[in-house]
Amino acid sequence: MPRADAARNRALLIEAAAAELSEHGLDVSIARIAARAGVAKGTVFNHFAGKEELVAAIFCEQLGALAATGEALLHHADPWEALVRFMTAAAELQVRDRSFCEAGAATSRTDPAVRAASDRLARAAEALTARARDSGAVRADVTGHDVVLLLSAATQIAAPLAGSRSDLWRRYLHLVLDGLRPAAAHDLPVAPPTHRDFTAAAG
Amino acid sequence: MPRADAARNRALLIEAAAAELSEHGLDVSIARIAARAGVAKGTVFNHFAGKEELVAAIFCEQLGALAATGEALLHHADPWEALVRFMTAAAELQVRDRSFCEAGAATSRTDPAVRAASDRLARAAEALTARARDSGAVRADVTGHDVVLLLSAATQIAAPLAGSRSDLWRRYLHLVLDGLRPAAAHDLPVAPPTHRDFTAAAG
DNA sequence: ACCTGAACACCGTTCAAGT
DNA sequence: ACCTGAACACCGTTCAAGT
Repeated sequence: MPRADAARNRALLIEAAAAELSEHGLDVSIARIAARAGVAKGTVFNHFAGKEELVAAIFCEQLGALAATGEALLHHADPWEALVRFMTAAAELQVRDRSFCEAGAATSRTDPAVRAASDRLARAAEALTARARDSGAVRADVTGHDVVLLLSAATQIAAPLAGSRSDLWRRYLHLVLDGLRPAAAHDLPVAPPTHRDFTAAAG
Repeated sequence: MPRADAARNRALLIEAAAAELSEHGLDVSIARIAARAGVAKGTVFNHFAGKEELVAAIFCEQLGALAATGEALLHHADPWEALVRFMTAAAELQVRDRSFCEAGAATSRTDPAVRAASDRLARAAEALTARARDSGAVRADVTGHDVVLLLSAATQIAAPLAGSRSDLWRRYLHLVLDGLRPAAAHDLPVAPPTHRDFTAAAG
């Protein structure tokens, strides 16, 4: 069992890291996080193997929260509206937290905790997508894995103008959503990603 | 007028930087670029104010090449096909060059050379979009500025799986293109970006 | 006028010394 | 068992000394 001060320092570090990462993104320094937590720089490496593992810990929490939002939306009456709210929640999380997008690209998929959280999110996305597809609101050739990848589309498209037009992601979320509707569906040139593709992506 | 060895070193640096950036992305070290060019580290700072300006120089060349592609496609018979080829060319450039996406986000928009190249690209995109819109192939509420922002959408959506599925961006390019068609068009919640938004985005 | 390489301030990470 | 801060190898950048 952990020593009392160690458990406290770990909690302080996670809290400080979450705050600094959301404000300044992935390139915030370890020194800054340690200072905010009130511990020495070296203490960070007593609790986490390196910066990447610390970032992964925060990233997991956010993935879990987003998955929970998706699971709750499965009980929403309108399958299309449920999917829209799920993707909106993901975009709002990314606007709120600068590091979330960056972590999704940078964090290692070999980390078991990240994989577990990703899988849970994928299951929620697949269930929401299946419901919307079966109801005819979403085109037949789109999968839950597609939706997972599309979660960061709107904010990334709008990112270059995020400084001057902070709400622009809403425009591109709706443009992407229109692409998911059956009305304009044309054949897609390559197969959807599989679970295997996600686990095999070394990065 | 520049000294002979200075002009030669500048050319060598740009060539080395372009190669290293396309292979390793923005986080390649100045030391590595200088070594590849066969000059001392300090020489880089005789020709460029810093790493950002060196990256901007490479970025400008690529923006110019893409703009030229767009201008040539204005003479294509089919307006929709011209737009598709323009967006495909942009995606292929991003797959070929790891640094291009990153530079678009990181490079300062205050640099006059970057601004000039961006404006040229924006004009080409606007002309291609107007033609496709007037022909009825593209929905009425989409602008050339939208298309500029959408140029990196497909590759960024597919980025997490680029290692295992290098052609996946084609799927999302077509999904985004389906969103641009009039058939599935629903009202977009916020106004398109303006030229002012692009110049005001401080980064 | 330009090139060079030592020097500086930073970063993430390691580790011997403490408690 | 954990915390600490000095030390290390890196990075981008500066600049005095050369030619």
